[in-house]
Amino acid sequence: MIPKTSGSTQKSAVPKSDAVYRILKRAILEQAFAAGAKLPEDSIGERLGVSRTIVRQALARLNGEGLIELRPNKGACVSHPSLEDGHNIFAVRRSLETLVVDSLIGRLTAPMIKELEAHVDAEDMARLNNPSASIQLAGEFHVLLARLTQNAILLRYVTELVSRSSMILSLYGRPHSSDCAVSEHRELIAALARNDREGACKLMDHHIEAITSRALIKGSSENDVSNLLAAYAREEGL
Amino acid sequence: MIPKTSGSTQKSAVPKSDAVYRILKRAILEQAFAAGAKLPEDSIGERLGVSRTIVRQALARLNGEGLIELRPNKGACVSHPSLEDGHNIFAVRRSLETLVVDSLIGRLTAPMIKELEAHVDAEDMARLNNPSASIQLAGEFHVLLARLTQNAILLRYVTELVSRSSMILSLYGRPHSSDCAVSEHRELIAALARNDREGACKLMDHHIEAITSRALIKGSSENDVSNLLAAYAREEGL
DNA sequence: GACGTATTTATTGCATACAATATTGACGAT
DNA sequence: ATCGTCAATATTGTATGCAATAAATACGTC
Repeated sequence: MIPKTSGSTQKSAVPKSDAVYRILKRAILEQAFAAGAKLPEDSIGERLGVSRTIVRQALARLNGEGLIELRPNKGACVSHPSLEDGHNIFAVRRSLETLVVDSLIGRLTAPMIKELEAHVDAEDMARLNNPSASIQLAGEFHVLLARLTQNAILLRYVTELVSRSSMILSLYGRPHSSDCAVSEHRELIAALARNDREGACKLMDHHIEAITSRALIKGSSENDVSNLLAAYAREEGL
Repeated sequence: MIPKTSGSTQKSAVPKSDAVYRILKRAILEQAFAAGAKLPEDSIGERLGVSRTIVRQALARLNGEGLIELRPNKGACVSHPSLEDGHNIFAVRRSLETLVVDSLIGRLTAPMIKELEAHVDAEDMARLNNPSASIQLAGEFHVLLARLTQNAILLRYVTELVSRSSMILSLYGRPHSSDCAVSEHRELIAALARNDREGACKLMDHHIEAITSRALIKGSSENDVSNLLAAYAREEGL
């Protein structure tokens, strides 16, 4: 009566669209698709061996999370967030991640702290070896913090915001912009560990500010034109 | 060349699933369905004259917004948030709505203030005449504030949180709990109008606190049992 | 040769049909 | 009579087919 814990071809207890969703999400966040790229249902479905129905569901979900845009009768394309979107996203992050820290004060157990430190160690490790994994891990640190709050909706929002932040960074951030985050993460853990609410909140606040300014200093000139056009075009439905 | 602004049978430029989504959302928020009620695709589709495909899309979206729960192979049912969910939701609201107020300081034009005052007048009007519309309007005041920030993602989150708050209130709030909100709304507008950042933030903070405590004082005894069971059941996947 | 229009092609919107899973009810054994 | 098992029913998961809309191409006119 033990449920088959099969090997590779596990009978999925979860809908296929979840798998497609995850694949597409990873592909978008790793910039396998350029911003603005079209995402036709049938080519994706054909490639992944599922029907358009499934792809459609995955696309609808990605649309809900702001990773793609879905215009009626025109199909889906990878989001091309504007600089203004970037500022908005980071403003909300700042607010919510301060709440994360605030919620965590006085509730962090020793194993939780160990988990956080292990994660930052991994970030440190990847910093030199694997730069692309590095930015991924830096984002996941924030998601991990949010998870530790045990606040489901806070976790969902932070996760979504971190994803979208990474799109912003890839569009407007300067290269190597996430390197220096590791030390800030360590300081934050230290403040949390000593239940220093004021300090931890301030650190998080400055940390997000730092990420924001690293990313959005000015309208990194090359993208600015296309982005400006995109903004006008969107208003006209083009 | 004027696009047909037809009467009732307007050629919908928007997908049908949007209409179904809105209908179901309203029905849920107005408590036409009890919390936990099953939402079978067939019967809904049949009733609304659309196929299951459409209903499915609407349900997926509602699931993404936390208004329903969608368990694989088991179908959808109206969410039955726990008291803990309630506290989590209000905690996030408090954080984000403070950001709303903070973003609005120094950016409110005269027409905006007029719009806010008109809204609160409507709240006042409905307070005695139409109690059910009253709670609806009270929520929409917060959505309106969020919209005025021009921060799209902030608006989305606040909208979602207000919806979910209304579910929480209907489950755990005492009757007439939203009556006293109107005066608080007026004070808030006044503080915003005089660009009093400190005062406005504090007012919003206390306002959300007030809503929270009106709603969640304790596990309003009658629902407590069913809710407790629901919490355990959910852990077991039932 | 350039522009506007018609036709063709591609892609999305929707509904239906079939397969897989869960739920319900009936039946028989203890 | 109660429990467990099996069949019947209902509901969800997925794929496919047709209709509607948008995009691309070809054509004719100026």
